[in-house]
Amino acid sequence: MTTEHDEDGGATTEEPHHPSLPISRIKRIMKLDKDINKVNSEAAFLITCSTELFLQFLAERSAQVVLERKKKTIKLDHFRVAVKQHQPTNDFLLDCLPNNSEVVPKESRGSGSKKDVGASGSKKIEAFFNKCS
Amino acid sequence: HAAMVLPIDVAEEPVYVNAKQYHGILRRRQLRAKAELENKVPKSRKPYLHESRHKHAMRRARGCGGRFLSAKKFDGTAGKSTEDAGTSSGADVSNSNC
Amino acid sequence: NINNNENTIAVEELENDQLMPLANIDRIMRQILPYRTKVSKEAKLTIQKCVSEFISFITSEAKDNCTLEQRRKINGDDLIIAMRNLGFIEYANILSIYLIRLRQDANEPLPPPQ
DNA sequence: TTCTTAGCCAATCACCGTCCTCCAT
DNA sequence: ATGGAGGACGGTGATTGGCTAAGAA
Repeated sequence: MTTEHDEDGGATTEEPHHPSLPISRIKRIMKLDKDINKVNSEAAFLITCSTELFLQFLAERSAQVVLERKKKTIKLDHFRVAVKQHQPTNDFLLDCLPNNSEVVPKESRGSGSKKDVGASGSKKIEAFFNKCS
Repeated sequence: HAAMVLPIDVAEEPVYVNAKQYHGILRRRQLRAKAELENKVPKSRKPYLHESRHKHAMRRARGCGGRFLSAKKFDGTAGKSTEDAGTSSGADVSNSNC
Repeated sequence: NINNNENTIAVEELENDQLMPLANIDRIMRQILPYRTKVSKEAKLTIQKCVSEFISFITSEAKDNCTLEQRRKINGDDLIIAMRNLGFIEYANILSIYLIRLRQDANEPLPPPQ
């Protein structure tokens, strides 16, 4: 259900390979948070690995969506749909993925879409916050 | 396993999120809000990151398809006038010669 | 406006350090994507930001477990626990394997030739 | 159909990894 | 003692744009 995220049928991920992402920059991103004091080299390595896994996951799911749509180019909307299908990913990316384009010239108003089901364990938040970037 | 509702998300409607992530999401929002107050949030993206690399790309030799070309293959400063016919990177865009 | 140009320029320079290189992201995704599947520029840039958010989000949660155990240094276990707590169980499992292998290799620094 | 755009190529140079010292744990 | 932050250094791959096929519309 929520966490499906297959790795492919065989055995791939086992041996720590050399990361394709720069560890130093990931560490720098971690330390943007001033509450973060020290980071283990293990931790830096593992976060780098998980970031790669995360990217692979996004690619895989986006590929599914773009396939269903019979398109060959992954557009932002395809990516959004892909993210929506995996709750843990969708939740923490809420502020990075506004529902659609930011400015809607149309004066569409209230009667709208309600499609997101309350999953079997969700919390409600109310406030007014800025989105990512 | 409890449903949690985030403060009004980006539009108006309350949004339900995984209870496990609830606090983390709120904390991240706080962090981003603070970063915004400190003017640490980039708002627009530059067309390119580095002036030096931009200049480099602009002065590089290009094939007729606009692709970057191997520098020495197309060295125009040689005394020999007749350029070698066999610049044998077989894949030109569609026309073999430009 | 309160901001002058110097602050704005400083922010733009910082933006580079807060994101992973696009070429790396592109390469990793293309290894997964089917042949001849393309990715739009807009999608790439968005994914790039989402990656940074992922890192910050996980790290923030890892810090919780760190504080809980009265430590100031984030280690591998903190990250794995954070993954579990946030619902990324698959990542946690894989990272556990990595961590084990990592510590095994640490005890065996010199396997090599001869 | 028309129009938008992502991939393609490889040389420089900013940055990553590795080494070192110093100090907090 | 251990091991991570900070800095200096050398090697190297990310950055980069013009043209056009590919594909969105």
